[in-house]
Amino acid sequence: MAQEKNTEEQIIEAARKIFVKRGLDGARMQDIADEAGINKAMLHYYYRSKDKLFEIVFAEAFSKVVTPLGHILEGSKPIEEKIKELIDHYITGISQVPYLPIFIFSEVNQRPEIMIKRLNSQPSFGSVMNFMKEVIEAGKNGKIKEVSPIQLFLNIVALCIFPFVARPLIQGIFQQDNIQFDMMIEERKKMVADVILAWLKP
Amino acid sequence: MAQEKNTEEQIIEAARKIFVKRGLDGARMQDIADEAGINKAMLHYYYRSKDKLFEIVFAEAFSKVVTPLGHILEGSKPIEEKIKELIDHYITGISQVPYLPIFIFSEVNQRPEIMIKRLNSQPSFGSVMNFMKEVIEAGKNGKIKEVSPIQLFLNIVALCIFPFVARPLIQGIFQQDNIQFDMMIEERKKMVADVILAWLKP
DNA sequence: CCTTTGATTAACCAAATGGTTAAATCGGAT
DNA sequence: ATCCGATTTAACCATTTGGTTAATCAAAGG
Repeated sequence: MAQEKNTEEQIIEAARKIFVKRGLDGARMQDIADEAGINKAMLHYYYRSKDKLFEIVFAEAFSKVVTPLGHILEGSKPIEEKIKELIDHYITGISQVPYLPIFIFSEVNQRPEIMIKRLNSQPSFGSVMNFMKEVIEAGKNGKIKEVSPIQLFLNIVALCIFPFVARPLIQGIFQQDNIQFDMMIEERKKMVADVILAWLKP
Repeated sequence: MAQEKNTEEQIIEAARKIFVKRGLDGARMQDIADEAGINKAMLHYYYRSKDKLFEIVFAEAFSKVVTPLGHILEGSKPIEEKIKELIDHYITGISQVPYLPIFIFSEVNQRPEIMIKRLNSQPSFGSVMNFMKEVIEAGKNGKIKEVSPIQLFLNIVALCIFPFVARPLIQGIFQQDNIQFDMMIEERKKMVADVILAWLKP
């Protein structure tokens, strides 16, 4: 199945695939071993326990989904530009790993504790706070409507991520195949910015 | 724990609590029995198997979250009114069962098949299709901007539901306690309508 | 060629888990 | 009081599952 790479990485790849698909509780160590094409004992030889292995996979996934939000462009571009770029980049980024958001939300929901330390060790949120100050200031200056920066942030993330979280339902309700779904996502890169900016018009 | 009601309902309540919290894979029949204050064999006596029990709990949850979307107000009110009411009613409704959305999405994601027959036997989506025609017509008449009705629908649902799906993360990032979170949700009833209607302004 | 050392495997183990069963208990009808 | 069906329980069972162990393999170094 997997080719002749070093075993550690083979295992992580297999674990990622199985954990993301089935969740911590649903994943079987045997399935991970099969996916990696190795003996089950190797998993413990390299990573001690199921929990340790999951921890690594989850940390990586969390980082991929949450960290980009902490990287809101600094610089001095006008706030509308920043929002446009954030939305475009974020949707593009999530499109590369479309199954991670629901995986994250689901696991965090069942075990909120696994996220707490990770948030503390996530220094990149300084720039989010910075972005929020900008929002407030731009509101006072009349450049945009005065809105709660948290609600603005939430709205952006909701519009970007939700389609991936609800993907099977959406495709079921609207009878979309994967190509149609991807086209719809592509359309959203511009549309979500339209929605947000129309709302922010002073 | 649970009082002297009839056993069937006691079991369903307990099963609901455990399944929604831990998911199908994470839930233990023994935990459900303990929660209901009865012997584990009773679960099988009344509901045969874990899967059968889960099926009932899931169907009910699915109905609570998805069906209201099919009940988009008919009548002849202007489309803006309908949108406002849908948003207000839907956020209010989900607030009563805030843990159901992530439960639904998570389980549907792991087992898409459990949703398919349920969608077919969900006739109430006729009114959604009707609503979509209205959107198109209102667009052509210049009453609102011309937008994809699917994207409109998605945006509304995303803005209403996402906060509940991402709740632990949101509270972690923004250091919100439950009261602040609830206040934020309350604020959104009006705000989400503002966002959507600003976007739809012709 | 032999030894050493890390990598790999088959076999095994104990605990957990969904499910079953046979006996006991309860409650109403006769 | 007794019978009878429905309900409830304790004990049990087979399978699954995460994890361990002792033996084997293979490559490097001497």
